[in-house]
Amino acid sequence: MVPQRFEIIRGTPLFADVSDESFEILTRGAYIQNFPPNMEMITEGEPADFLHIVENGCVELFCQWSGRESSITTLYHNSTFILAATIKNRPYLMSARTLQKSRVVMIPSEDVRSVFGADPDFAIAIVDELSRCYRATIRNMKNLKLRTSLERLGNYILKLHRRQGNTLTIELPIEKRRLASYLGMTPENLSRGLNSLKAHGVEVQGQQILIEDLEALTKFAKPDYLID
Amino acid sequence: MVPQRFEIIRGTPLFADVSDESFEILTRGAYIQNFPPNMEMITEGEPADFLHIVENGCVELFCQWSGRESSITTLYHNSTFILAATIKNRPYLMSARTLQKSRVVMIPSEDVRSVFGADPDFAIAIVDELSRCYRATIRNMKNLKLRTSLERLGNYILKLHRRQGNTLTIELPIEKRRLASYLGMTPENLSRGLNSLKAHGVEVQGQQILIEDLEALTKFAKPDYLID
DNA sequence: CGGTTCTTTGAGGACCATCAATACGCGTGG
DNA sequence: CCACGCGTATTGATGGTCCTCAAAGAACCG
Repeated sequence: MVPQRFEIIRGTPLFADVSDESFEILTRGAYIQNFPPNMEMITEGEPADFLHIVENGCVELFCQWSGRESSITTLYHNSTFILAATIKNRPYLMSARTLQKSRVVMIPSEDVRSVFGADPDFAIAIVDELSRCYRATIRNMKNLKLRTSLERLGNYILKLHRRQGNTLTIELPIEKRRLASYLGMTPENLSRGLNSLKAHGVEVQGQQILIEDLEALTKFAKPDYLID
Repeated sequence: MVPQRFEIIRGTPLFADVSDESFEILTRGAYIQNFPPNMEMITEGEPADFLHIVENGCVELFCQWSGRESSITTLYHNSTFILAATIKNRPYLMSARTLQKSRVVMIPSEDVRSVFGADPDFAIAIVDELSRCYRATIRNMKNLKLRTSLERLGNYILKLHRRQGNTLTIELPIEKRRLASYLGMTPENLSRGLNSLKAHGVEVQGQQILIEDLEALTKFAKPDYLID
Protein backbone atom coordinates (compact mmCIF):
# COMPACT_ATOMS: atom_id res chain seq x y z
CA MET A 1 0.00 0.00 0.00
CA VAL A 2 2.89 2.32 0.59
CA PRO A 3 4.11 1.85 -2.98
CA GLN A 4 0.58 2.57 -4.09
CA ARG A 5 0.62 6.08 -2.75
CA PHE A 6 3.89 6.91 -4.46
CA GLU A 7 3.15 5.25 -7.76
CA ILE A 8 3.12 8.52 -9.64
CA ILE A 9 6.64 9.59 -8.80
CA ARG A 10 7.93 6.07 -9.42
CA GLY A 11 7.81 6.80 -13.13
CA THR A 12 9.77 10.05 -13.02
CA PRO A 13 13.37 10.03 -14.26
CA LEU A 14 14.78 10.38 -10.76
CA PHE A 15 13.17 7.15 -9.56
CA ALA A 16 12.53 5.16 -12.71
CA ASP A 17 15.72 3.10 -12.49
CA VAL A 18 16.07 2.57 -8.76
CA SER A 19 15.58 -0.89 -7.34
CA ASP A 20 12.40 -1.78 -5.50
CA GLU A 21 14.34 -1.98 -2.25
CA SER A 22 15.72 1.49 -2.72
CA PHE A 23 12.33 2.87 -3.60
CA GLU A 24 10.87 1.24 -0.56
CA ILE A 25 13.47 2.91 1.67
CA LEU A 26 12.92 6.26 0.00
CA THR A 27 9.17 6.14 0.45
CA ARG A 28 9.12 4.53 3.88
CA GLY A 29 9.70 7.81 5.69
CA ALA A 30 8.15 9.96 2.99
CA TYR A 31 4.81 11.62 3.09
CA ILE A 32 2.50 13.48 0.81
CA GLN A 33 1.10 16.86 1.61
CA ASN A 34 -1.61 18.93 -0.01
CA PHE A 35 -0.96 22.64 0.07
CA PRO A 36 -3.42 25.43 -0.63
CA PRO A 37 -2.45 28.14 -3.12
CA ASN A 38 -0.03 30.87 -2.09
CA MET A 39 1.47 28.93 0.79
CA GLU A 40 5.13 29.34 1.65
CA MET A 41 6.33 25.76 2.02
CA ILE A 42 9.98 26.35 2.68
CA THR A 43 12.02 29.41 3.52
CA GLU A 44 15.57 30.10 2.48
CA GLY A 45 18.07 29.54 5.26
CA GLU A 46 16.22 26.61 6.76
CA PRO A 47 17.95 23.22 6.90
CA ALA A 48 17.11 20.96 3.97
CA ASP A 49 15.35 18.17 5.82
CA PHE A 50 13.37 16.92 2.86
CA LEU A 51 13.65 16.42 -0.83
CA HIS A 52 10.46 17.81 -2.37
CA ILE A 53 8.74 16.63 -5.50
CA VAL A 54 5.78 18.48 -7.01
CA GLU A 55 3.33 15.74 -7.84
CA ASN A 56 0.82 18.13 -9.29
CA GLY A 57 0.06 21.82 -9.07
CA CYS A 58 2.57 24.60 -9.34
CA VAL A 59 5.38 25.84 -7.11
CA GLU A 60 7.46 28.99 -7.39
CA LEU A 61 11.04 29.21 -6.19
CA PHE A 62 11.99 32.71 -5.16
CA CYS A 63 14.50 34.54 -3.04
CA GLN A 64 14.62 37.63 -0.91
CA TRP A 65 17.17 40.12 0.27
CA SER A 66 16.92 43.47 1.93
CA GLY A 67 13.19 43.76 1.38
CA ARG A 68 13.36 42.81 -2.29
CA GLU A 69 12.10 39.63 -3.85
CA SER A 70 12.82 37.84 -7.09
CA SER A 71 11.28 34.84 -8.78
CA ILE A 72 13.84 32.26 -9.88
CA THR A 73 11.75 29.57 -11.50
CA THR A 74 8.36 27.91 -11.54
CA LEU A 75 7.95 24.16 -11.17
CA TYR A 76 5.15 21.93 -12.40
CA HIS A 77 4.29 18.27 -12.02
CA ASN A 78 7.08 15.81 -11.27
CA SER A 79 9.71 18.47 -10.69
CA THR A 80 12.11 18.03 -7.81
CA PHE A 81 13.49 20.75 -5.60
CA ILE A 82 15.87 21.49 -4.04
CA LEU A 83 18.12 18.56 -4.64
CA ALA A 84 21.51 20.19 -4.14
CA ALA A 85 20.70 21.38 -0.64
CA THR A 86 19.45 17.91 0.24
CA ILE A 87 22.57 16.21 -1.03
CA LYS A 88 25.01 18.59 0.59
CA ASN A 89 22.97 18.83 3.78
CA ARG A 90 23.05 22.59 3.61
CA PRO A 91 20.41 25.27 4.10
CA TYR A 92 18.03 26.10 1.27
CA LEU A 93 19.17 29.01 -0.87
CA MET A 94 15.64 29.69 -2.10
CA SER A 95 12.15 29.78 -0.70
CA ALA A 96 9.21 27.95 -2.24
CA ARG A 97 5.54 28.79 -2.38
CA THR A 98 2.59 27.19 -4.06
CA LEU A 99 0.90 29.18 -6.81
CA GLN A 100 -1.98 26.74 -7.09
CA LYS A 101 -3.36 24.00 -4.93
CA SER A 102 -0.51 21.51 -5.03
CA ARG A 103 0.32 17.99 -3.99
CA VAL A 104 3.90 17.55 -2.87
CA VAL A 105 5.89 14.45 -1.96
CA MET A 106 8.48 14.93 0.76
CA ILE A 107 11.30 12.44 1.26
CA PRO A 108 13.60 12.80 4.27
CA SER A 109 17.01 14.04 3.12
CA GLU A 110 18.78 11.40 5.19
CA ASP A 111 17.06 8.66 3.24
CA VAL A 112 17.98 10.29 -0.04
CA ARG A 113 21.61 10.47 1.01
CA SER A 114 21.74 6.92 2.25
CA VAL A 115 20.08 5.40 -0.82
CA PHE A 116 22.31 7.58 -2.93
CA GLY A 117 25.32 5.86 -1.39
CA ALA A 118 23.88 2.37 -1.75
CA ASP A 119 22.19 2.37 -5.13
CA PRO A 120 24.38 3.29 -8.12
CA ASP A 121 21.35 3.68 -10.38
CA PHE A 122 19.88 6.24 -8.04
CA ALA A 123 23.25 7.99 -7.91
CA ILE A 124 23.26 8.22 -11.67
CA ALA A 125 19.75 9.59 -11.71
CA ILE A 126 20.69 12.18 -9.12
CA VAL A 127 23.69 13.31 -11.10
CA ASP A 128 21.53 13.52 -14.18
CA GLU A 129 18.96 15.65 -12.45
CA LEU A 130 21.58 17.87 -10.84
CA SER A 131 23.34 18.42 -14.13
CA ARG A 132 20.10 19.25 -15.83
CA CYS A 133 19.13 21.84 -13.21
CA TYR A 134 22.62 23.26 -13.15
CA ARG A 135 22.67 23.73 -16.87
CA ALA A 136 19.20 25.25 -16.82
CA THR A 137 20.44 27.79 -14.29
CA ILE A 138 23.44 28.65 -16.43
CA ARG A 139 21.10 29.25 -19.36
CA ASN A 140 19.00 31.45 -17.17
CA MET A 141 22.05 33.43 -16.18
CA LYS A 142 23.12 33.92 -19.78
CA ASN A 143 19.62 35.08 -20.60
CA LEU A 144 19.81 37.66 -17.84
CA LYS A 145 23.29 38.94 -18.52
CA LEU A 146 23.37 38.96 -22.30
CA ARG A 147 19.91 40.24 -23.16
CA THR A 148 17.81 43.30 -22.57
CA SER A 149 14.49 42.87 -20.83
CA LEU A 150 12.62 43.15 -24.13
CA GLU A 151 14.74 40.43 -25.70
CA ARG A 152 14.14 38.19 -22.71
CA LEU A 153 10.41 38.78 -23.04
CA GLY A 154 10.45 37.99 -26.74
CA ASN A 155 12.35 34.77 -26.18
CA TYR A 156 10.06 33.81 -23.34
CA ILE A 157 7.09 34.09 -25.66
CA LEU A 158 8.88 32.02 -28.27
CA LYS A 159 9.63 29.37 -25.66
CA LEU A 160 5.95 29.20 -24.68
CA HIS A 161 5.09 28.97 -28.36
CA ARG A 162 7.29 25.89 -28.72
CA ARG A 163 6.15 24.31 -25.47
CA GLN A 164 2.51 24.74 -26.28
CA GLY A 165 2.82 22.84 -29.51
CA ASN A 166 3.82 25.62 -31.89
CA THR A 167 0.45 27.30 -31.68
CA LEU A 168 0.25 30.99 -32.42
CA THR A 169 -2.24 31.60 -29.65
CA ILE A 170 -0.41 31.33 -26.37
CA GLU A 171 -1.62 31.22 -22.82
CA LEU A 172 0.56 32.75 -20.10
CA PRO A 173 0.94 30.06 -17.42
CA ILE A 174 1.62 32.45 -14.55
CA GLU A 175 0.62 35.88 -13.34
CA LYS A 176 2.27 38.76 -15.12
CA ARG A 177 3.81 40.18 -12.00
CA ARG A 178 5.58 36.88 -11.35
CA LEU A 179 6.64 36.64 -14.94
CA ALA A 180 8.05 40.14 -14.63
CA SER A 181 10.04 39.13 -11.57
CA TYR A 182 11.29 35.99 -13.30
CA LEU A 183 12.42 38.05 -16.28
CA GLY A 184 14.12 40.58 -14.02
CA MET A 185 11.77 43.49 -14.62
CA THR A 186 8.91 45.30 -12.90
CA PRO A 187 5.25 44.60 -13.69
CA GLU A 188 4.91 48.07 -15.18
CA ASN A 189 7.82 47.49 -17.44
CA LEU A 190 6.51 44.11 -18.53
CA SER A 191 3.24 45.73 -19.48
CA ARG A 192 5.03 48.33 -21.56
CA GLY A 193 7.31 45.67 -22.98
CA LEU A 194 4.38 43.66 -24.26
CA ASN A 195 3.12 46.76 -26.00
CA SER A 196 6.54 47.39 -27.52
CA LEU A 197 6.51 43.88 -28.97
CA LYS A 198 3.55 44.87 -31.12
CA ALA A 199 6.19 46.28 -33.42
CA HIS A 200 7.52 42.73 -33.74
CA GLY A 201 4.27 40.95 -34.38
CA VAL A 202 2.93 40.24 -30.89
CA GLU A 203 -0.62 41.00 -29.78
CA VAL A 204 -1.81 40.77 -26.17
CA GLN A 205 -5.25 40.30 -24.63
CA GLY A 206 -5.06 39.55 -20.94
CA GLN A 207 -3.43 36.17 -20.40
CA GLN A 208 -3.69 35.40 -24.10
CA ILE A 209 -0.83 36.21 -26.43
CA LEU A 210 -1.16 36.09 -30.15
CA ILE A 211 1.86 35.83 -32.40
CA GLU A 212 0.87 37.60 -35.57
CA ASP A 213 4.27 37.52 -37.20
CA LEU A 214 6.42 34.65 -36.01
CA GLU A 215 9.23 35.52 -38.35
CA ALA A 216 9.44 39.11 -37.15
CA LEU A 217 9.43 38.05 -33.52
CA THR A 218 12.11 35.44 -34.18
CA LYS A 219 14.22 37.95 -36.02
CA PHE A 220 13.97 40.33 -33.10
CA ALA A 221 14.47 37.83 -30.27
CA LYS A 222 17.20 35.76 -31.93
CA PRO A 223 16.60 32.58 -29.91
CA ASP A 224 19.69 30.48 -29.31
CA TYR A 225 19.87 26.78 -28.51
CA LEU A 226 22.60 27.49 -25.97
CA ILE A 227 20.30 29.76 -23.98
CA ASP A 228 16.70 28.80 -24.64
CA MET B 1 55.19 7.55 -14.05
CA VAL B 2 51.71 8.33 -15.27
CA PRO B 3 50.48 8.76 -11.69
CA GLN B 4 53.47 11.01 -11.15
CA ARG B 5 52.32 13.55 -13.69
CA PHE B 6 48.87 13.75 -12.21
CA GLU B 7 49.92 13.76 -8.59
CA ILE B 8 48.71 17.28 -8.05
CA ILE B 9 45.09 16.67 -8.96
CA ARG B 10 45.06 13.41 -7.02
CA GLY B 11 44.69 15.42 -3.84
CA THR B 12 41.74 17.52 -4.97
CA PRO B 13 38.29 16.70 -3.58
CA LEU B 14 37.07 15.25 -6.85
CA PHE B 15 39.78 12.58 -6.92
CA ALA B 16 40.84 12.22 -3.30
CA ASP B 17 38.60 9.24 -2.57
CA VAL B 18 38.69 7.31 -5.82
CA SER B 19 40.45 3.97 -5.94
CA ASP B 20 43.86 3.64 -7.53
CA GLU B 21 42.33 1.60 -10.35
CA SER B 22 39.80 4.31 -11.09
CA PHE B 23 42.43 7.00 -10.99
CA GLU B 24 44.57 4.99 -13.33
CA ILE B 25 41.72 4.74 -15.82
CA LEU B 26 40.97 8.43 -15.53
CA THR B 27 44.55 9.47 -16.14
CA ARG B 28 45.38 6.84 -18.76
CA GLY B 29 43.83 8.82 -21.59
CA ALA B 30 44.34 12.20 -19.98
CA TYR B 31 46.90 14.75 -20.86
CA ILE B 32 48.26 17.99 -19.57
CA GLN B 33 48.46 21.09 -21.63
CA ASN B 34 50.16 24.42 -21.03
CA PHE B 35 48.29 27.38 -22.41
CA PRO B 36 49.58 30.89 -22.93
CA PRO B 37 47.54 33.79 -21.52
CA ASN B 38 44.44 34.95 -23.33
CA MET B 39 43.89 31.73 -25.18
CA GLU B 40 40.37 30.50 -25.89
CA MET B 41 40.52 26.87 -24.86
CA ILE B 42 36.94 25.87 -25.45
CA THR B 43 34.03 27.53 -27.21
CA GLU B 44 30.39 27.27 -26.26
CA GLY B 45 28.46 24.92 -28.48
CA GLU B 46 31.30 22.47 -28.93
CA PRO B 47 30.85 18.89 -27.71
CA ALA B 48 32.23 18.29 -24.23
CA ASP B 49 34.95 15.82 -25.07
CA PHE B 50 37.05 16.47 -21.99
CA LEU B 51 36.71 17.28 -18.36
CA HIS B 52 39.11 20.14 -17.65
CA ILE B 53 40.92 20.85 -14.42
CA VAL B 54 42.95 24.00 -13.89
CA GLU B 55 46.14 22.76 -12.28
CA ASN B 56 47.54 26.25 -11.97
CA GLY B 57 47.01 29.63 -13.55
CA CYS B 58 43.69 31.24 -14.16
CA VAL B 59 40.77 30.54 -16.48
CA GLU B 60 37.71 32.67 -17.22
CA LEU B 61 34.37 31.19 -18.18
CA PHE B 62 32.32 33.53 -20.34
CA CYS B 63 29.49 33.48 -22.80
CA GLN B 64 28.45 35.36 -25.90
CA TRP B 65 25.28 36.19 -27.72
CA SER B 66 24.47 38.59 -30.49
CA GLY B 67 27.83 40.33 -30.33
CA ARG B 68 27.75 40.77 -26.56
CA GLU B 69 29.93 39.01 -24.05
CA SER B 70 29.66 38.38 -20.35
CA SER B 71 32.01 36.93 -17.80
CA ILE B 72 30.45 34.21 -15.67
CA THR B 73 33.22 33.19 -13.32
CA THR B 74 36.97 32.92 -12.90
CA LEU B 75 38.67 29.69 -11.92
CA TYR B 76 41.98 29.16 -10.17
CA HIS B 77 44.09 26.15 -9.25
CA ASN B 78 42.38 22.81 -8.86
CA SER B 79 39.03 23.97 -10.20
CA THR B 80 37.13 21.72 -12.55
CA PHE B 81 35.05 22.82 -15.50
CA ILE B 82 32.64 22.08 -17.06
CA LEU B 83 31.52 18.99 -15.29
CA ALA B 84 27.82 19.04 -16.11
CA ALA B 85 28.41 19.08 -19.87
CA THR B 86 30.84 16.20 -19.51
CA ILE B 87 28.42 14.10 -17.51
CA LYS B 88 25.43 14.73 -19.73
CA ASN B 89 27.46 14.48 -22.91
CA ARG B 90 26.07 17.78 -24.11
CA PRO B 91 27.66 20.82 -25.69
CA TYR B 92 29.40 23.40 -23.53
CA LEU B 93 27.19 26.30 -22.50
CA MET B 94 30.16 28.54 -21.84
CA SER B 95 33.49 29.32 -23.41
CA ALA B 96 36.77 29.30 -21.52
CA ARG B 97 39.91 31.34 -21.95
CA THR B 98 43.11 31.58 -19.98
CA LEU B 99 43.82 34.88 -18.27
CA GLN B 100 47.33 33.86 -17.30
CA LYS B 101 49.73 31.18 -18.41
CA SER B 102 47.92 28.07 -17.23
CA ARG B 103 48.43 24.37 -16.86
CA VAL B 104 45.31 22.35 -17.53
CA VAL B 105 44.57 18.65 -17.12
CA MET B 106 42.16 17.20 -19.66
CA ILE B 107 40.41 13.90 -19.03
CA PRO B 108 38.33 12.32 -21.82
CA SER B 109 34.66 12.63 -20.98
CA GLU B 110 34.04 9.00 -21.82
CA ASP B 111 36.49 7.91 -19.12
CA VAL B 112 34.82 10.20 -16.61
CA ARG B 113 31.43 8.72 -17.39
CA SER B 114 32.63 5.13 -17.27
CA VAL B 115 34.50 5.51 -13.97
CA PHE B 116 31.52 7.40 -12.63
CA GLY B 117 29.39 4.30 -13.25
CA ALA B 118 31.91 1.91 -11.75
CA ASP B 119 33.28 3.71 -8.71
CA PRO B 120 30.71 4.85 -6.13
CA ASP B 121 33.26 7.03 -4.36
CA PHE B 122 33.90 8.90 -7.55
CA ALA B 123 30.15 9.24 -8.10
CA ILE B 124 29.81 10.79 -4.66
CA ALA B 125 32.64 13.19 -5.37
CA ILE B 126 31.02 14.20 -8.65
CA VAL B 127 27.70 14.84 -7.01
CA ASP B 128 29.43 16.88 -4.37
CA GLU B 129 31.23 18.99 -6.92
CA LEU B 130 28.11 19.42 -9.04
CA SER B 131 26.05 20.49 -6.06
CA ARG B 132 28.71 22.94 -4.99
CA CYS B 133 28.88 24.56 -8.43
CA TYR B 134 25.13 24.58 -8.77
CA ARG B 135 24.65 26.31 -5.47
CA ALA B 136 27.38 28.81 -6.31
CA THR B 137 25.51 29.66 -9.50
CA ILE B 138 22.27 30.16 -7.61
CA ARG B 139 24.04 32.54 -5.25
CA ASN B 140 25.41 34.37 -8.24
CA MET B 141 21.94 34.67 -9.66
CA LYS B 142 20.52 36.03 -6.42
CA ASN B 143 23.33 38.53 -6.32
CA LEU B 144 22.46 39.70 -9.82
CA LYS B 145 18.71 39.87 -9.40
CA LEU B 146 18.37 41.22 -5.90
CA ARG B 147 21.12 43.82 -5.77
CA THR B 148 22.08 46.98 -7.59
CA SER B 149 25.45 47.11 -9.26
CA LEU B 150 26.87 49.21 -6.44
CA GLU B 151 25.72 46.69 -3.86
CA ARG B 152 27.27 43.87 -5.86
CA LEU B 153 30.51 45.79 -6.03
CA GLY B 154 30.50 46.44 -2.29
CA ASN B 155 29.88 42.80 -1.51
CA TYR B 156 32.54 41.71 -3.95
CA ILE B 157 35.07 43.84 -2.10
CA LEU B 158 33.95 42.36 1.20
CA LYS B 159 34.33 38.87 -0.22
CA LEU B 160 37.88 39.63 -1.31
CA HIS B 161 38.52 41.06 2.11
CA ARG B 162 37.52 37.78 3.72
CA ARG B 163 39.33 35.63 1.20
CA GLN B 164 42.54 37.56 1.54
CA GLY B 165 42.72 36.98 5.26
CA ASN B 166 40.66 39.91 6.54
CA THR B 167 43.24 42.45 5.51
CA LEU B 168 42.06 45.99 4.85
CA THR B 169 44.39 46.36 1.87
CA ILE B 170 42.97 44.29 -0.95
CA GLU B 171 44.37 43.33 -4.29
CA LEU B 172 42.01 42.89 -7.21
CA PRO B 173 42.75 39.46 -8.69
CA ILE B 174 41.50 40.26 -12.19
CA GLU B 175 41.31 43.14 -14.61
CA LYS B 176 38.66 45.71 -13.90
CA ARG B 177 36.94 45.28 -17.21
CA ARG B 178 36.47 41.58 -16.50
CA LEU B 179 35.32 42.31 -13.00
CA ALA B 180 32.82 44.73 -14.48
CA SER B 181 31.51 42.06 -16.82
CA TYR B 182 31.31 39.54 -13.98
CA LEU B 183 29.33 42.00 -11.89
CA GLY B 184 27.02 42.78 -14.80
CA MET B 185 28.18 46.31 -15.48
CA THR B 186 30.34 48.24 -17.91
CA PRO B 187 33.97 49.19 -17.18
CA GLU B 188 32.98 52.86 -17.10
CA ASN B 189 30.32 52.17 -14.57
CA LEU B 190 32.64 50.11 -12.42
CA SER B 191 35.07 52.98 -12.34
CA ARG B 192 32.36 55.37 -11.26
CA GLY B 193 31.04 52.80 -8.82
CA LEU B 194 34.38 52.54 -7.07
CA ASN B 195 34.37 56.29 -6.68
CA SER B 196 30.86 56.20 -5.28
CA LEU B 197 31.99 53.71 -2.64
CA LYS B 198 34.29 56.36 -1.19
CA ALA B 199 31.17 57.51 0.60
CA HIS B 200 31.13 54.09 2.29
CA GLY B 201 34.76 53.90 3.30
CA VAL B 202 36.48 52.48 0.23
CA GLU B 203 39.62 53.97 -1.31
CA VAL B 204 41.03 52.86 -4.66
CA GLN B 205 44.52 53.09 -6.14
CA GLY B 206 44.86 51.05 -9.29
CA GLN B 207 44.51 47.36 -8.46
CA GLN B 208 44.80 48.13 -4.76
CA ILE B 209 41.69 48.68 -2.70
CA LEU B 210 41.79 50.06 0.78
CA ILE B 211 38.90 49.59 3.16
CA GLU B 212 39.02 52.63 5.40
CA ASP B 213 35.75 51.97 7.16
CA LEU B 214 34.81 48.31 7.26
CA GLU B 215 31.72 48.95 9.32
CA ALA B 216 30.37 51.55 6.91
CA LEU B 217 30.98 49.31 3.92
CA THR B 218 29.33 46.36 5.64
CA LYS B 219 26.37 48.48 6.60
CA PHE B 220 25.98 49.57 3.00
CA ALA B 221 26.55 46.20 1.32
CA LYS B 222 24.62 44.05 3.79
CA PRO B 223 26.41 40.78 3.03
CA ASP B 224 24.29 37.68 3.44
CA TYR B 225 25.43 34.12 4.05
CA LEU B 226 22.81 32.88 1.60
CA ILE B 227 24.32 34.91 -1.21
CA ASP B 228 28.00 35.57 -0.51
C1' DC C 1 60.32 54.54 -26.28
C1' DG C 2 56.19 53.80 -29.24
C1' DG C 3 52.14 51.19 -29.59
C1' DT C 4 48.56 48.79 -27.55
C1' DT C 5 45.34 47.96 -24.14
C1' DC C 6 43.16 49.25 -20.09
C1' DT C 7 41.23 52.81 -17.14
C1' DT C 8 39.17 57.03 -16.13
C1' DT C 9 36.29 61.11 -16.87
C1' DG C 10 32.69 63.72 -19.10
C1' DA C 11 28.43 64.43 -21.80
C1' DG C 12 24.33 62.65 -23.57
C1' DG C 13 20.73 59.47 -24.03
C1' DA C 14 18.31 54.95 -23.48
C1' DC C 15 16.41 52.01 -20.44
C1' DC C 16 14.24 50.98 -16.43
C1' DA C 17 12.29 51.83 -11.65
C1' DT C 18 9.28 54.39 -8.83
C1' DC C 19 5.16 56.73 -7.71
C1' DA C 20 0.45 57.66 -8.52
C1' DA C 21 -3.92 57.00 -10.48
C1' DT C 22 -7.14 54.43 -13.10
C1' DA C 23 -9.09 50.37 -15.13
C1' DC C 24 -9.87 45.51 -15.03
C1' DG C 25 -10.93 40.90 -13.17
C1' DC C 26 -12.55 37.96 -9.80
C1' DG C 27 -14.53 36.13 -5.78
C1' DT C 28 -17.58 37.10 -1.85
C1' DG C 29 -21.50 38.30 0.38
C1' DG C 30 -25.55 40.96 0.45
C1' DC D 1 -27.86 39.05 -9.66
C1' DC D 2 -25.51 42.89 -8.45
C1' DA D 3 -22.49 45.63 -5.46
C1' DC D 4 -18.49 45.71 -3.25
C1' DG D 5 -13.71 44.98 -2.11
C1' DC D 6 -9.37 43.29 -3.11
C1' DG D 7 -5.57 42.32 -5.80
C1' DT D 8 -3.74 42.70 -10.42
C1' DA D 9 -2.86 45.17 -14.75
C1' DT D 10 -2.28 49.22 -17.23
C1' DT D 11 -0.99 53.98 -18.26
C1' DG D 12 1.28 58.32 -17.51
C1' DA D 13 4.81 61.32 -15.42
C1' DT D 14 9.20 61.66 -13.43
C1' DG D 15 13.72 60.61 -11.95
C1' DG D 16 17.59 57.64 -11.33
C1' DT D 17 20.60 54.18 -12.97
C1' DC D 18 23.22 52.58 -16.32
C1' DC D 19 24.93 52.30 -21.17
C1' DT D 20 27.08 54.52 -25.18
C1' DC D 21 30.21 57.43 -27.29
C1' DA D 22 34.29 60.10 -27.16
C1' DA D 23 38.64 61.49 -25.50
C1' DA D 24 42.32 61.77 -22.41
C1' DG D 25 45.36 59.61 -19.06
C1' DA D 26 47.75 55.46 -17.19
C1' DA D 27 49.81 51.01 -17.38
C1' DC D 28 51.85 47.44 -19.85
C1' DC D 29 54.90 45.26 -23.25
C1' DG D 30 57.76 44.45 -26.83
